[in-house]
Amino acid sequence: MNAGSLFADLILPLPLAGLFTYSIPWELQSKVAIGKRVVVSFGGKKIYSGIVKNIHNNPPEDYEVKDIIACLDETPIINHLQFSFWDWISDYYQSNLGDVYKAAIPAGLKLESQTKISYREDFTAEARLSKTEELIITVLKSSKDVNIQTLTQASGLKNVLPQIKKLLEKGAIEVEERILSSYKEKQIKYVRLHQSIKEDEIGEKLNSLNRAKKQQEILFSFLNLSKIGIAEVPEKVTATELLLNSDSTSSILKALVDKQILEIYFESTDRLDFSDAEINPLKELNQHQAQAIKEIREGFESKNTSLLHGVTSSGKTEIYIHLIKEQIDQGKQVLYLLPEIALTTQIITRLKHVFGNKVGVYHSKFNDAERVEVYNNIQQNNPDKSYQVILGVRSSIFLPFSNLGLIIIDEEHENTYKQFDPAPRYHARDAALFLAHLHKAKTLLGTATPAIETYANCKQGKYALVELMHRYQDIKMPEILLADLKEAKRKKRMKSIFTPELYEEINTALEKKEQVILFQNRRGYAPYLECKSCGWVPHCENCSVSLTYHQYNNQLTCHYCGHSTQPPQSCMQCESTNMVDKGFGTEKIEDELRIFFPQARIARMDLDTTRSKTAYEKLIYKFENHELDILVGTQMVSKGLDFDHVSLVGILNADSMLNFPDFRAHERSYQLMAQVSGRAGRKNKQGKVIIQTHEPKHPIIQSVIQNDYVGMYQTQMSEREEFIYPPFYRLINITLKHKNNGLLTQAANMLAQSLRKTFGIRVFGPQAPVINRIQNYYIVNILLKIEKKSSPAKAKWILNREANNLKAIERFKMVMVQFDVDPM
DNA sequence: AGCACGCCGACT
DNA sequence: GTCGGCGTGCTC
Repeated sequence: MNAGSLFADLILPLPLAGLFTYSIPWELQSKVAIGKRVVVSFGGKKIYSGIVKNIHNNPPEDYEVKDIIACLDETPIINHLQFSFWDWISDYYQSNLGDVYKAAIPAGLKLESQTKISYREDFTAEARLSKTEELIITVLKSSKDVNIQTLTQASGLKNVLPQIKKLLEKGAIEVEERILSSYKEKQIKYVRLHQSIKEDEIGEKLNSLNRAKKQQEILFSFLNLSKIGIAEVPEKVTATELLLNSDSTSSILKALVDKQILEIYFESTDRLDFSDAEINPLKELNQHQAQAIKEIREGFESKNTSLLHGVTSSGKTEIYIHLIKEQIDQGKQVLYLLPEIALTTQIITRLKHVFGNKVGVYHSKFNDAERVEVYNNIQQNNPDKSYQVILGVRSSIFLPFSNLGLIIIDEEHENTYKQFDPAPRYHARDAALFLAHLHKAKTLLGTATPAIETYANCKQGKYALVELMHRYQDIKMPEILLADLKEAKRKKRMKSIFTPELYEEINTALEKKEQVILFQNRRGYAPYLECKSCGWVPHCENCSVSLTYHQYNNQLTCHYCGHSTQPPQSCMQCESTNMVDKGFGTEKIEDELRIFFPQARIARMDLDTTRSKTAYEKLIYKFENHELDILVGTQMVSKGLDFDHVSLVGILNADSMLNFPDFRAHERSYQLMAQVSGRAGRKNKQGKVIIQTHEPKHPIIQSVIQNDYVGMYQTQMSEREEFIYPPFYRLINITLKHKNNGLLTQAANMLAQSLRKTFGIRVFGPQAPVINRIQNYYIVNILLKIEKKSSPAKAKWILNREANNLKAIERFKMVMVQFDVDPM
């Protein structure tokens, strides 16, 4: 290292462009290094942990540098591959490095200070304090560890900051910035014999407890559990298992501790389970799977990416497992991406059977401490303890891999891989392809219904294509039948929301003790309420959407901002009390089912019923164990779950998906219907699918019936080409937001005009989206379609220039402009 | 994102 | 006159 002043450029966890330079004080020069976290103060008083991106000796000229306060890490927590990856994400998706940092690192590793306020005992008032000041003092005197938020709450004041400032000047209070490390190692409470007791004294001690039966029992259990005197090395006994085993309480245990017979000690532990799962050999592949794996390997010889296009239930997971095994044997890491947590449950069990504790899981329902532990585990890259396979969702692409050999992206077509809010708006599938490139690893995409873009890449020879068209154990593809809603309604044969066809089939299935899955792409009870006299519909007061009626809590809820209100007793416009619900969601289906099939055991699976960590697993478990007859759900039921006893799948309304105003609506409908149909079918019997629709002749529905992916692909491709959409063109969506709609329109028109100078007819809009106001901000979109072969970097450069020009105009300064590259 | 500063209307 | 609203600008 050079003599003289050293400076470090930091990434701070803030939505700000650029890096921030700090000086490295002499005593930290040996510790601070690229990839480590350092503590700095930023702005007035706030303290953050930044990541050192680079170190240099060019003193900044335009401002005064601050010192780095401390260095947090012994070894870097970000490796050079991650830095390259972050740079790529930031550049490609046009987001700040700070935003990438925020998305990439678990919160427990991002320290942020909190202001602690306390009353000064030695304070004597020179002048009278105002009422609000007195109020604050009272709150401070009555509690300790007060921060701004708790003070605001306790005092009921809107803005406490000016008051704090005044009290600070008067010397009545003091404030302190304290950094909170949210992550703590988990401590486990163990029990052992008190140090003073020798093994041969135990019998004596037991006798001494003759008059304290409960205590004696605990000691007995302890001796049993610890195997003292029997085993060479006694077993560790946790307090929890001891109490459970002896059926007693902690107060009885405490009595023994007080008598100095037992003692309590703590050991920190990983929250993660390293217990040895039973390791089973690989299952042998059937001939179709074996052929597929052979083709995948051949594909990888010449290409870095392969698509495994395998019909539902074709046994793709088993193929993945074989490929993972090969990588682990070579000492490489594997990342196995899934679109959502929901799917991990079934697959984690299968992976653990083969790879035991080499498998790690990472998803958003983990608490923060668990996420920190997974992160650290991979970062340490310890051959005995570190995970070799990570099963994770979107955000696991940011884990500190050092040696990836293979990335598997299961259900590759799923749009949950695209992050929308907050920035960075990355697509995990596309980002993973770059990640693989950085690691010189291979990528395997797997799905029964490839994204049009992905299939097009195969057809162009960029990816290898492997087809697996046989279902596992030769289960037949389900028989798909249509039920014409129009006709049933005209003939008045509908039973509520069920066509006679669907109704009959549900009945038959129930009689045969078979299971049914019903799918509706809409949660809640009814999409909206409507006044029968005047047509008034309740809307969200912050957003421009109608409110969805939820019956379970009798609330009208906005699915955009979460705002909830009581449904109005009468129409707010004409005061009629004749409010009716329109359309139907999963909740209403569940209700109707209970009326028509009172004997059936019914459950609903959607966002509302699976909020807790285990709710989803419990539902799946119940359904698998045949404790349920009918499962009603949203897209959740379409995703990769394999059940053995489902003979019937019903799609209640195919039209709502097909008519969605988006260029991907048809592709998406095909994928949903094909995926949910795939849930039907069992070992010895062909499954049945009933699609209720007003348009039985719709080409997408016809493709679903004929299981004709390629036909659907070709139609879509010609439409995409004609209407200039991906994969022929690259999309960038520009969103402008402002509270004043008029100003917003002016700004958007101006930006669109200036973009047209360069991009001409490739600029579409500005157009207000269907929902043109969210949380009091009006929204407009401008869509840019760029030719695939032109340089995206140059387009983005021009885009930024024009956006900056717009912001340079005084009255448009406050207009928010954000980009979404490859929007979904 | 926070947070400070400064300007303005509307209350004791 | 002060309190609290919000628009604006800055942070190495």
